[in-house]
Amino acid sequence: MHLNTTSPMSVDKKDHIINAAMELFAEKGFEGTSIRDIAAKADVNLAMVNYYFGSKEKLFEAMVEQKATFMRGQLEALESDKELTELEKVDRIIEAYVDRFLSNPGFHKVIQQEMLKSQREEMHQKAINIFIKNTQNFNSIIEKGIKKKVFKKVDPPLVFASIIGTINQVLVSKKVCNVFAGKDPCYDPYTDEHFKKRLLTHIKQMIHSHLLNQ
Amino acid sequence: MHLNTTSPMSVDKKDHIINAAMELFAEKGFEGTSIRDIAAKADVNLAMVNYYFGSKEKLFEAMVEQKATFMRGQLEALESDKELTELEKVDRIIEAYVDRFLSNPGFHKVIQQEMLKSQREEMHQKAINIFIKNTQNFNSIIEKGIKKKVFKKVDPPLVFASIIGTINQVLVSKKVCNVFAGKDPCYDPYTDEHFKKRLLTHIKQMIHSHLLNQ
Amino acid sequence: MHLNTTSPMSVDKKDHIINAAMELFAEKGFEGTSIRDIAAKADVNLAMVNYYFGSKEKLFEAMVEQKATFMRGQLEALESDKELTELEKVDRIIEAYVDRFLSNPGFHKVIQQEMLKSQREEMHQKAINIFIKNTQNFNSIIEKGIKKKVFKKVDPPLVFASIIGTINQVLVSKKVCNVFAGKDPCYDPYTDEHFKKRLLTHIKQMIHSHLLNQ
Amino acid sequence: MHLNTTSPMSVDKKDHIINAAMELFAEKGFEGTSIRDIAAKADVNLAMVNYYFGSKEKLFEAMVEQKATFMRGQLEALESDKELTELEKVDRIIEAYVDRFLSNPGFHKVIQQEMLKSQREEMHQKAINIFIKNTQNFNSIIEKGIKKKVFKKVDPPLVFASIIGTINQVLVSKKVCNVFAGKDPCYDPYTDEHFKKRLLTHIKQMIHSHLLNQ
DNA sequence: AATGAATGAGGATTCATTCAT
DNA sequence: TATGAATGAATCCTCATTCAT
Repeated sequence: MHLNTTSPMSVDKKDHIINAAMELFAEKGFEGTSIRDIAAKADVNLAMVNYYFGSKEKLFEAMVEQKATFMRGQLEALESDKELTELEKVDRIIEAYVDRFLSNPGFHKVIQQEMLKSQREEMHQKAINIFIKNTQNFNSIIEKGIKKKVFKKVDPPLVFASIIGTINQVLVSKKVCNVFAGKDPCYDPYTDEHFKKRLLTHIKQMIHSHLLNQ
Repeated sequence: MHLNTTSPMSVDKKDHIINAAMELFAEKGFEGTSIRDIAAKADVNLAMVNYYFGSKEKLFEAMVEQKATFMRGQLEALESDKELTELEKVDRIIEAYVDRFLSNPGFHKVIQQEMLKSQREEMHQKAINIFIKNTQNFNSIIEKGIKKKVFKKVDPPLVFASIIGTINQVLVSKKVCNVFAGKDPCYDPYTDEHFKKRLLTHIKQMIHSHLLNQ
Repeated sequence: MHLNTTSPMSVDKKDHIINAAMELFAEKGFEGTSIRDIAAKADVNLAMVNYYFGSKEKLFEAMVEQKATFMRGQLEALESDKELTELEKVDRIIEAYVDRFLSNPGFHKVIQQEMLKSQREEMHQKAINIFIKNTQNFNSIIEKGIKKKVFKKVDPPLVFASIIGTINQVLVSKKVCNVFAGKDPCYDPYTDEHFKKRLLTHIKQMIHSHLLNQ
Repeated sequence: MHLNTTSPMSVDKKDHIINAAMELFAEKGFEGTSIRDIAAKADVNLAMVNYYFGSKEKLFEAMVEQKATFMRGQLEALESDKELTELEKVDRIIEAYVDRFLSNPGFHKVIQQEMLKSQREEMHQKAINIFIKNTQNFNSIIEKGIKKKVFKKVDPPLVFASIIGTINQVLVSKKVCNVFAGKDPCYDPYTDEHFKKRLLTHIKQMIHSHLLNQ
């Protein structure tokens, strides 16, 4: 009843709670975060969380729903684009992922954590399905390139795993990044354009050498 | 006092508990796993866990300690090996990581989860430090190769992130792997030599193209 | 202030809420029923219940008040009736109770439950008082009959207990009744005239044999 | 695991908790009683209740189990007894029920309350089944008497309802009983042998007049 | 060395109620 | 008059841990 109402007032507060939750989930994991923590961080009454979302699990799902909406559709559009070469499409994909992951490091850490577990089977499956679909889109681009002899005979799903895996590995720890970027440990590399550029360059160069003949 | 006693009997039991704990941590995360779960899975008395390890957190650390011991030293040995070329060293490293990660998927999932969080600061820091050290070892090999003009001017820490990230990405979900390996969802790809070969080939080819001129 | 306003609109809604509440109280008990349940069943806003009745407890009292009003006064009138013999009066009483209890099984289940408890002392006392008064009315009729040597020397309050107790026992469970009436378990025996007749006949015969000499 | 262990120590405490729970359930109903109340009354730690019984509902079931065990089997034995006449059997049954109900008024109040509701379907059904079985035992005795022309053609299940209903009605409220026994309101009539005798006499006389020709 | 019993703290959730509009 | 939003208190239950034996 009240759960789906999006009355003008509650929207802000819902978002507010979702953002607080996301940060805590990223930091402490789903079960490591208590509703008390969330309520405290969002500075709302403890009961509000259940009032708005029904349960901690539903709050999690609402968060995924909200954050995931941002990034839907872009990849599908790319695949069928006639203007771009396969290599250009791969570059666009890399750019899109780097951009998204670095812009929402908290969210992607949460998702990564949940994918590593096998609890919350429904969520897990949902995330897996999105991932599989994305991989398939990527695969078909790569296979087209291979058929056209523009690309070498590579292993498409593993190429995709390398792209996503590299970005995820970077997300694992600010601190590691900072060591190699020569910054102090509290610095946030994800919002640093220079760091983003560096990551993009690395992935593109690596994938290009891997895909292209000669 | 009793924590460090390693009477012949208790060693087996401790290992037994550690293994049960590791599986559950991998599956459900650290806070998602209760001592009750662990005691039940290991089929020991609930109080045994605290009796042997002192606390849940210390059990976690004991697990890390035990599992990490397996893989220490190998990389250090490699770096100073005079017999091998830089490329051979890189290959050995890739082989070592693929082997370890696929042999102990549970453990690496746990570690990955913990590195994504920033709770348990001590553990986190310890894991980060190991990772930094490994990266530095790798870096110095790559840099030597660059200096010798055997390797292109790449971004060493990110190359390392790509290797580890690719393997981690594969660990994320059996299910995703099985979709692309054409296996049924319950199949365990990590123990499949054919799958391991495929992963190795992909990483080596990708890293070779990236590192080598022409 | 607003509690006693009986504006034309609200009367229907109040009744509506009371009826919903009564059904739920009968089914799940007073504390087993939440205001949310009631509001949902009556299809009114959650806050309406407190708005109209002030509290859950006052709603309960309003329900008792409303339902009890139906059956007041009848017994008092009987006692002083000069036209009827004592036996006829007893029969009228039996008829009245059977009729009321079977017509309002929900209400009487609620009352019975509340009398069994000793919470809500005020309500409890009120119900007890009504019961005592009814018993006294009945007693004085029986005692008159005994004095006139029409009735045997029985134990009046226990005779009353047997009448009410028999009917209450029948209310306890539709299912038990249906087993012995040969009906299927979902059948509602309370609205079945045949069943009512059977119950009436049993009580009258039993009480007659008990009261009458020979 | 620990739930069914009946180690020497815990038995007393379990019984202690069960007794505390029974009194409170009788007084305030199942949902009206909190685990806090029970723990406080039994003077044990709050968590003990769940430790021993697993849940509030299971505690309830354990209570029923324990208390119901006392009175099993007696009625079955009666039915097949060749030494007794049907009337004697009926008398034994009446005596047995009066004795049990007055000895365990709390328990029978709880059961009565639960039978009036239709929550906790499993419990409800279990109670109903016991009741049906008892009624059937009683029926077959009455029917034998009718066949032998010792009893009039009565309605057996309703005769049983009158016996049980009368006793239950007496249980409803000490206070009502005391008004008619001329005692003060705090007096406990259930343990008063004189009161018990009076109740027994009433029921027997009433049932005898009802069953016997002439 | 090993464990059943016990516990205090905290978990998520639901409650009746109130309040601003 | 009527209601969506909000809340503090209380619910049951599970947790990691400790202790007596």
